Amino acid sequence: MSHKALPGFRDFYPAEYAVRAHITDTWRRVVRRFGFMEYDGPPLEPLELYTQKSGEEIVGQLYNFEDKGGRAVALRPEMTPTFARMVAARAQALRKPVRWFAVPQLFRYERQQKGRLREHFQLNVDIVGETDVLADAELLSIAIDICRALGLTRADFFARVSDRRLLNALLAHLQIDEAKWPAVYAVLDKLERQPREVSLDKLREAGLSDATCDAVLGFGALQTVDAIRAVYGASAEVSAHLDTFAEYAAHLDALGVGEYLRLDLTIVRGLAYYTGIVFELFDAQGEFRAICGGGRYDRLLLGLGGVDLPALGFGMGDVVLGELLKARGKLEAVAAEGADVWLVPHEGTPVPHVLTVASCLRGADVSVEYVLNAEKLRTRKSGAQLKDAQKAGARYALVFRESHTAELVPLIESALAPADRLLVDTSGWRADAPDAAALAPLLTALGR
RNA sequence: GUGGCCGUAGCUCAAUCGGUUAGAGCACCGGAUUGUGGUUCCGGGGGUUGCGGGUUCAAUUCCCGUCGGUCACCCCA
Repeated sequence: MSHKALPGFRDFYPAEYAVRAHITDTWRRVVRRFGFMEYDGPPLEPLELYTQKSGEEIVGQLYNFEDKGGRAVALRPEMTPTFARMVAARAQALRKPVRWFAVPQLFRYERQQKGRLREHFQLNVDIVGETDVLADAELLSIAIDICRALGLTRADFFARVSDRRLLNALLAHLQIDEAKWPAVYAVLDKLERQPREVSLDKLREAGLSDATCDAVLGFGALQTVDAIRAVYGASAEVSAHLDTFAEYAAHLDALGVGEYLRLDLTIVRGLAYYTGIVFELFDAQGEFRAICGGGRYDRLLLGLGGVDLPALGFGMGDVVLGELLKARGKLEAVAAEGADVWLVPHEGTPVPHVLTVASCLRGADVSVEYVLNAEKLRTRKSGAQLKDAQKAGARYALVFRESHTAELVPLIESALAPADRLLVDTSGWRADAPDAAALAPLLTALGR
């Protein structure tokens, strides 16, 4: 084979597409429960949209090129700049808070590895125009609800949550110079993944005293509001942010997802733009990358769109999530669906009549299939045609007994069998004049 | 971009120390059988061993390059 998909890109055969649809359908279903509305933007954007805030370095990670009109363009690597532009353009007119979501396909030019391809689908959920911590709680509960709707439980995943303002207050309380914060963030972000000595060296390199280094390295062990208060409660600022966090936790409890919450000061989420509560969802066994991540970014819209509105949001990709669902056996029932009904003619059934019946059923929104070869349709034994139907995954077969009388036969377990043998007289059916009354018993049996 | 490991039917794998027409299961196609289907049986198609070069009488096997995969680093929307 000379033509394969490009590195990091996927061909979705029906079996894989069924998994993708299962995930994206669940995203949409759950997010709508929270009253969010779907939007979308162009997959191709001006390169400048991404370089103006992130700098030229980001170009190395983008799929970018010059179009025939000489414009520098890029396939979107993230949705936020597009979202910011759209919100900013109508900021005055939009009813606040804005509660929107999107399911864009995103692209990045990077060497692929586990959980990271060059293309993926990512749910983006954002709220604009609300500073209250209830909005933060609502946002996290959406992400958790999605995982639960996909069959995952507390034994499978949990949320690690931190707060940038709390962290900043802690660093200020430790009298760490603000210029050193980024370096400290970087160390915290990797606290779990790199040896303590390496973290210590990096903190010393940044110019922190030994006592301060110890304090920072101890952040990972502070996993409750009370634990932090016991050590740093003397700082009024720290104390105030802890109160906010406690309120956040109480909201999550009331929303029924409190058990998933774990305070974790090592969650940093990149080094830029987040300004408040930040979170990431992880699988409980620690095998995979973060399932999703997000938080509050109150100043981002000002920078990207020129509009000063508080905002928060998260992104959840299909790749890691899919890997986790597969590993936990949550995709076994997910498969491409066959037709609702497969028509199996009797020896005396005229082929045109089979087609007419198919047309009438399709007119009633029932998917119908049959052997797509007139000669075989007429001559192939009905037993063999039933086998064809079974192999194709059809839910029911409509097997003709005589030329114009057929019986509905369930083929798969989930297809409910009619109470009795359902015999249908199709002699009066006309493709150009559907008879609703004649179809009714059949549709009822099919669950329509 | 840097480094490690790996490339044999659609998939999972086999092929002695380098040795003759590269095999099997699943899947697919055809047929038989099963009183109208999930069973069973018979048969069939499908591989330039990723690609290119080298060593050798002989390369799936050894060497180099390249492409692809994978893992880690980097980065993380």
